[in-house]
Amino acid sequence: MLDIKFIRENKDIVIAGAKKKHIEVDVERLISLDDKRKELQKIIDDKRAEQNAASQKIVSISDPAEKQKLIASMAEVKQVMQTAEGELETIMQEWRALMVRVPNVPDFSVPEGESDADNQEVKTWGEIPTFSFEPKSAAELLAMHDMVDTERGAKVAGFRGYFLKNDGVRLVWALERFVQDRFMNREGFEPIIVPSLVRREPFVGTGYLPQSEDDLYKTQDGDYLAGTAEVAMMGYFMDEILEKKDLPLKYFAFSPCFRREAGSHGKDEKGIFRVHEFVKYEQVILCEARHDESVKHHEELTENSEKLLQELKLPYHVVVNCGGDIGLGQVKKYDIEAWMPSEKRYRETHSSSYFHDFQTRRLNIRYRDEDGTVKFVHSLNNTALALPRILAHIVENNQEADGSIAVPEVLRGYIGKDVILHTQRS
RNA sequence: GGAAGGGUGGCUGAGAGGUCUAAAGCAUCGCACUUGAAAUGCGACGUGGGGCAACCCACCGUGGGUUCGAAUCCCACCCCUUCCGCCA
Repeated sequence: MLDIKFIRENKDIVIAGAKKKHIEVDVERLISLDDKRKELQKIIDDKRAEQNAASQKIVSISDPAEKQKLIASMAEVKQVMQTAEGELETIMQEWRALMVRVPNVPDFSVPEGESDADNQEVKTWGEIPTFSFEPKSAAELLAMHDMVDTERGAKVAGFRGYFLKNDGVRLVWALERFVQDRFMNREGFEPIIVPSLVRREPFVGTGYLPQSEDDLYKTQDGDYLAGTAEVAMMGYFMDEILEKKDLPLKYFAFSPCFRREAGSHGKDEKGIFRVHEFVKYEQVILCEARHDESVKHHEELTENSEKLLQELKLPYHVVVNCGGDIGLGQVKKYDIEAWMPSEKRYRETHSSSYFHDFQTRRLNIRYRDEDGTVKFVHSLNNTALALPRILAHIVENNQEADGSIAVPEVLRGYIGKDVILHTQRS
């Protein structure tokens, strides 16, 4: 959520920002509602002041007749106030509905565009592998090695269900220990395991609700299953005032993740690339409210993930997402996408965003500055590692002509072998 | 799921229709005393909104209600704690 004052003072910037993100919201309407809001609030404040003054007086009047007279006159004040309050409530309903739909203003460096097709490549790393044979898809390779069973997955868990098996599990567990080792103690990140079953407020606070209800699983108790640890991690500090000396706060957060993938039928139907249920290690940073701090940490978060891909020797590129492909709250977003040989294109492994105070304003997470003023902190997040998705990139990029898969060097110590042989099964 | 007890400022906690503009203590900050620190004394000390300002308004879990007036009474809900039940 943006500050209404900011919206009023920077109307044109806000409108242009919404347009860049391809989000429809009537900012003019919001401002005229806000004018009305201020007007009614003034009336109510004045009447209440009158009432407060009379209240004091009533106590001190000893003559019963005079006292009754004043009390009776206050009944009229009450009437006026109730009418104004009723009007205000009506206006506020629409005001609030509009406020939560006003998007954060994207950074100047965010390119124009409608969809992920318009994202701009800002960096590439690694050499795209060449094969003397037609590379198999991850789905084929994983099935071939009995690393994943999607047929029984569907039987048991429904569409996009899966069982991970054998070397599929070994690789996932190796990757978990690999990423844990990289983040534990080394980069100033505090490890934390967060809930996936989360109440509504943190979803609204992080900007997932109210507009993405369809993307979330909901329980009969009114809770939701989070699609990322970001939701609970940000909720952790809801309604708190932090100390500046404690900033930046950096977290290496783990959680199971659940996504309905509504509207993505037909996409990535095979394999384990797009599933309803997975696990993810997520980086979250809360820092002081300065643009340059946010930018600095955003680059840091992105680099952290790049290093992992470099160690895994997966060729990747970084794209800066265009206006139409970033969410309501984000100022800027990089997607990191690793090469997928069977598709001859890069596919997303990481998503790195910063929000300024968009999330923390909704969540009411603040800190006290040196001069004693209270400010909303800035928030950022990026994937550390999402599993099992990256298995797809690993098996495809490391496949041999006979279907064997070379284990990335950094994982060999964890998994205890150098290669997953096609012939190993009888 | 059953029963009981609770939710008040950064923390502890008083407060039971009007003087609550929320006691007191702790913590924090400033000053004094001190070689320095501790201790002590004095003072400051919540958040948000409106106003050039004096000042005004709101906020005691949330939302309604009663009343001229609600932290206080009524209703609903949310959350927490303890015990029982269930359970990895």
